[in-house]
Amino acid sequence: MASHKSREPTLTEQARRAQLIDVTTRVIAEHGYAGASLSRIAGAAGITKAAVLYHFRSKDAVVRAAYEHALADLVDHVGGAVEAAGVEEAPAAYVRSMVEYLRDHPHHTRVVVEALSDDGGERHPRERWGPLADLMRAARRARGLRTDLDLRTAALVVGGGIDAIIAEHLDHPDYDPVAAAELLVSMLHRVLLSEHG
Amino acid sequence: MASHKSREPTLTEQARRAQLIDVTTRVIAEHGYAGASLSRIAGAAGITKAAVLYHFRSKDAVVRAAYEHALADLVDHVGGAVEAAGVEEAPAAYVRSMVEYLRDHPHHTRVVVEALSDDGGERHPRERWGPLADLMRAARRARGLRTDLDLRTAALVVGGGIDAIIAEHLDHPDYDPVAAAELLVSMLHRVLLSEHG
DNA sequence: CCTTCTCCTAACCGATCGGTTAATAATTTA
DNA sequence: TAAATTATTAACCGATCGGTTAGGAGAAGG
Repeated sequence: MASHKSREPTLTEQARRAQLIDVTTRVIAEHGYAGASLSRIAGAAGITKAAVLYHFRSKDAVVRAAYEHALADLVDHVGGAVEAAGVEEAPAAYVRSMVEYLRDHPHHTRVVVEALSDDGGERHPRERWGPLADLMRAARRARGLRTDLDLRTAALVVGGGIDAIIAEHLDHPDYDPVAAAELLVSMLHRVLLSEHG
Repeated sequence: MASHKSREPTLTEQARRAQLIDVTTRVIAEHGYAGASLSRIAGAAGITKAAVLYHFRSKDAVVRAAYEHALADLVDHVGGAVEAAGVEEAPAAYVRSMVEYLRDHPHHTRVVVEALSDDGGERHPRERWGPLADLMRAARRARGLRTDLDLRTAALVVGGGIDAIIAEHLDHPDYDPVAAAELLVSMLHRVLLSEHG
């Protein structure tokens, strides 16, 4: 058997898994989650279904691996940008870096967003914009402003704006998502600086 | 044959179609577009697949009918609210009425949003928030403000906020979408009144 | 009563789905 | 080189998909 016995993974094993994650990401980007069948993934990789299932124990495992790979990349990028920015500018950095990342990695985009929306159906409904809300709360605190404003909703709205900008960019490639993100950031700052919270 | 020959529809014909549109809406709300199979729809309606296809020429036609029914309802509601409001308040009325409608018709919600996102794949990518952008432009004009602001993006962000609020309400039923809409409206107003456009 | 038309079911169709199995290339390892 | 292990294929499995077909209830109307 393959990596079943907790053996160290072979070279070809690693290569195949990486390749399969890559082609699966592309297939999902092109045909959506629903259109990402096992045979389509196998065909795109130039092997048979059985070979795919030799390296992953189920189709779902392949898709999940592709999703986690893309998500890890995104989290890494956004996380880096947020850390590099000061506390007060962290929310803006979050918005900008996320939009930039998804503009630069159109493949990853669909995997991530469809995984978060379709979600398989029974996943834990993680607070998707919770981290952004936390950054916003910290930024307001650093500015000496009250934090009893409804930041959950504010983060939700900003997050929805990010999604919308990305979606627009996806089917209108000439639409500039970074320029749009700047407008969103300006709206974000107005919320962030408002006194009436 | 059935209503093939442009005959006036029978009573049972009308009733069945209405029932099928209704159960299809519910099935989609419960299982999503992907899970809305012909046999599931038929089963939920208490008849066989063939009977469904007797009243609709394809599964796609049933789904489309359900979608158009829900959309017409929503457009009617939002359109009425927008007309009732003055030009300057129309954008806010748009936001409020849409959130209210989707809160009050949770079934319709998923049909509409999934149809707009999944979209079947080849539909004309209609400007989803174009009408809102128009309302915002008119509101600014009525206030004597410049309209060269990027209202496409502004409407996009507000629209994304609406989606996000609805989505949050869908899997956290105790989250109050109308209160959230008020925060969104206040953000909208700040954009609407800003001079720097 | 007998025909006609509406409405529906049971059975079937080919295609595709995710996944399994047995046999066999290909590559390491002894 | 021979044995063992890794990697892959072709064929098959049962389930489900959307859709078709032949026929039979059941009411409507002559």
